[in-house]
Amino acid sequence: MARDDKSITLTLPDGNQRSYASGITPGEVAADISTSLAKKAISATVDGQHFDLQWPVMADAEIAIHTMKDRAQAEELIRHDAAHIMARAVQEIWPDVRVTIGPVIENGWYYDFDREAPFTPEDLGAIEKKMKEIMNLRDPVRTEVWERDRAIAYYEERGEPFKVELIEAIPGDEPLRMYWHGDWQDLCRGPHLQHTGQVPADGFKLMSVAGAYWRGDSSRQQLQRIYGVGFLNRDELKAHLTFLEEAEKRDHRRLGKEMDLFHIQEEARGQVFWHPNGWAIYTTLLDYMRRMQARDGYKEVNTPEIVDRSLWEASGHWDKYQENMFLVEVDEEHAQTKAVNALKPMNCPGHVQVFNWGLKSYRDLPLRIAEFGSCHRYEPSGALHGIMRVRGFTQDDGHIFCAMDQIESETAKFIAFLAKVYGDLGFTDWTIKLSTRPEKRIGSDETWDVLETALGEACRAAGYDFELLPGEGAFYGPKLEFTLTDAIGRNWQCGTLQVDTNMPERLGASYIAADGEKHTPVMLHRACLGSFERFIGILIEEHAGKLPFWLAPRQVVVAAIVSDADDYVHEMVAALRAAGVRAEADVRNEKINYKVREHSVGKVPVILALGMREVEERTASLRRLGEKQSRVVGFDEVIAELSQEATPPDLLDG
RNA sequence: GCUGCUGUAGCUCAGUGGUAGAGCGCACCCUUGGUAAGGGUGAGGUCGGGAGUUCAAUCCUCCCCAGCAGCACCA
Repeated sequence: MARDDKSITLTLPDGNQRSYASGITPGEVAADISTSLAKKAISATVDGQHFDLQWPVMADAEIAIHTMKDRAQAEELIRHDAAHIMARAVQEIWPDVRVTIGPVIENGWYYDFDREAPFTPEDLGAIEKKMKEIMNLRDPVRTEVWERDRAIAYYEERGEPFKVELIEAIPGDEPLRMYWHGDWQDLCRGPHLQHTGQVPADGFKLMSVAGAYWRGDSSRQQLQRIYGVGFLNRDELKAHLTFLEEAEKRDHRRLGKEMDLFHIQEEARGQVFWHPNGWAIYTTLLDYMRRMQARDGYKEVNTPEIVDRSLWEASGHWDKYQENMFLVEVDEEHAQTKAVNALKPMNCPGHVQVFNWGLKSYRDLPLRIAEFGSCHRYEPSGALHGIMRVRGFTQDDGHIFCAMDQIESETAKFIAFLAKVYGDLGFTDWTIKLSTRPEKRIGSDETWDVLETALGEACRAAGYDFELLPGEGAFYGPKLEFTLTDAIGRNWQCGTLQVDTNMPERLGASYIAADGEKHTPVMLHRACLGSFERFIGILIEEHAGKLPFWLAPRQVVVAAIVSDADDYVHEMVAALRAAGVRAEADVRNEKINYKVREHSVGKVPVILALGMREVEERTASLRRLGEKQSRVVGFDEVIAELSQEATPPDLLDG
C-alpha cells in the first residue's frame, strides 16, 4: 500500500483498494463507491474505530461504511445523538441549566445536568416533545477540532464549568472534538449522525430522573440525571417496554408476596422474616450445600456471632469497617467490664481461631473449613433491596488453609465444585474474572506473580477461560469472581475465591512444615452462592417463581374435587410426605377450578386432583404447572414419580 | 448516606379541608362442583409517626420513619 504526502490507499470492506487524497472523509468515500450507499451511509469504522462521516482519514486505512442496518453502530449513534438532542431540548426550555456528560448505556443513554430545581416527571413530557421538534428540524450535525485553550475559553464564557473541568482532565495530546446539533454545541468524542432527523422520533422514551454525583464521587456535587431508552423503531421500543414489564413480574419482592415466601418489616430493616414456604427453599438449598461441601472434604464449623472488638482490631476490620458494623454494648450494671462487641460481619477471623486451636502440621493441609455463617453488616439505607441486599444474611462461607503450592489445585477443585453447584441449580451460563494486583498492595511482586499464575492455571486446569481485570484485586491478594447470567440476561456475581496471606499472618496462624519450621498458611476465602438471601432472590427471579421441583416450597397440592374424596386426599398426602415430597392437602369447600387457579398462581408445580373416579380406581389426576392437560396416574406410580423428582440432584448422582 | 417520588383494610389500589371506599383475601351460610375466580351475608382502617395552620386535617405546611428508582457503597 503505497503512500506519499498527497494520497492514501483505502482498503474497502470488499477487499478492493482505492487511492484518495489525504484528508478524505468516509462520507466522500461512500459517495464515491455508490450514490445509493452515500444516501444511506451513517458512519464508518476506520481501522477498527468508529467514526462519523465527517471525520477525515489521514492515513492508509481499512474502512467499512455503515448504514442503519448495522445494528450495533446504528444503535450507538441514535442513542448518542438522542443524548445530545435531549441536552439541547433541556437548554432550550431552561437556558440556565448547565450541561455535563451524557453517555450511551445499555438500551439508551443518560445525561447529567446541573440545575437548582430537580426535573419533575411532567418535565420529561415537555422535554420529549421538544426533542421530537428538534428531530423534525433535521438540523445538521457538524464537527470541528479545537485547541484546548480555545475550548476552555469558550466554555468559561458560556458559564459551563463542568465542561471546563472535563477538558482539563483530558490528556493533552487528545484532540478536542466539538459537535454542533444545529446551533447547539457540545464537547464530545463522537461519532454522530448527519442530522437530527435520523434519530427515530417514535423509537425513544425518557424513563426517569435521578440524582447522580458529578464524576461518580459522593463527596462532590449531585446532578440531575435523566435516563432515556432509544431504539431503531417503534416496535423495538415497544418490545423493550414489554420486556421491562415482564422483568417486573419476576421481581422477587413481588413473587415473595404472591408465593408467601417472606416479608420484611420496619422493626428489622434489612432482615428477613422467612415464612414456611420461603424457609423450605432456604433449608432445601442449605441441606444441598451441606452435603456437597461434605462430599468435597470441607469440615463444617460454627463460630460466635458476638465477638469482642479486640478480635476485629486484630483482623483489621475495626479500622476499616467500624461504621458498617453492628456494635453490641453490654449493660454496665450487669457486666464486669465495659466490653464492646460487634456482631460478626464476616466469618474469616473466626475460622482462623478454629485453625489456631492446636498446633497444625503440613500434613493437616489443605484444611477446608466451612460455615453457614450468619453475618450482619450495617449497609447504607439506600443500598437495601428486598432480600438481595440485606443487613443480616448467611454466607455459604469457607476457608481453605493451605501451602503456597496447593493454591492451584485447591482453586481448580473449587471451580469444579462451583460448576457442579451452578449446574445443579440450573445455571449453565457463567464466567470467571481474574482480578490482579492493585496499585496499593502488600507483598513482593514475585509473590504476586506466583499467586496470579496459580489462579489463572487453576482456571485452565478446570477447563475454563477467564477475563482479566488488571488492578482489581484486594490489597492482600488476587481473586476470582464467578458471574452467572440469568434467564433474562442479567449478570450476578455470586461466587468468589480470594487468596489471602495477610489475615493468617495478622491473626498468628501457622503450621509446622516438613522442614520443622513454623510457616504461615495461605488462606483461600471462598463462597459459591455468596449469601442464601441473595441467591434465593436470584433463583426466584431466574425462574419467575417456577422453581425446579426439588426446590419448590410446596411441591404438590392434593386437591379434593368432592368432599367424599377427602380421606383419599389425606392418605395420598401422607404417602407423599413419607416419600420425601412436600405435599399439602386442599379439602376446602371450593370448586376444583378455584383450587387449580389458586395453586397455579402460587406456582405449585404439581396439582393432584382427586374425585370419586380416582377414589374408586385408586389413581390421581396429575396436572403440571403451565400445562392445560392432566393425566391419570396410579397411586403407587404417582408416589414413585414425584418422590424421584423431589430428590435433590446431588442424591441422584452416581 | 445523597436526590426525587410514594405511604389509605392482610394484599392491590381509588378518594375527600367536615374523621373513608372498591376488588381480592378473611369469617359465616348456601352450594359437592372434574382442572385458572359459584352465590349470599358479614367483620375489618388512630388514612406511616409527630408537630403546626384551621372552627375542623387522612387531605395544607414542617420534621421524622419506612418503601421505591437512580447515584454512592458492598470486607
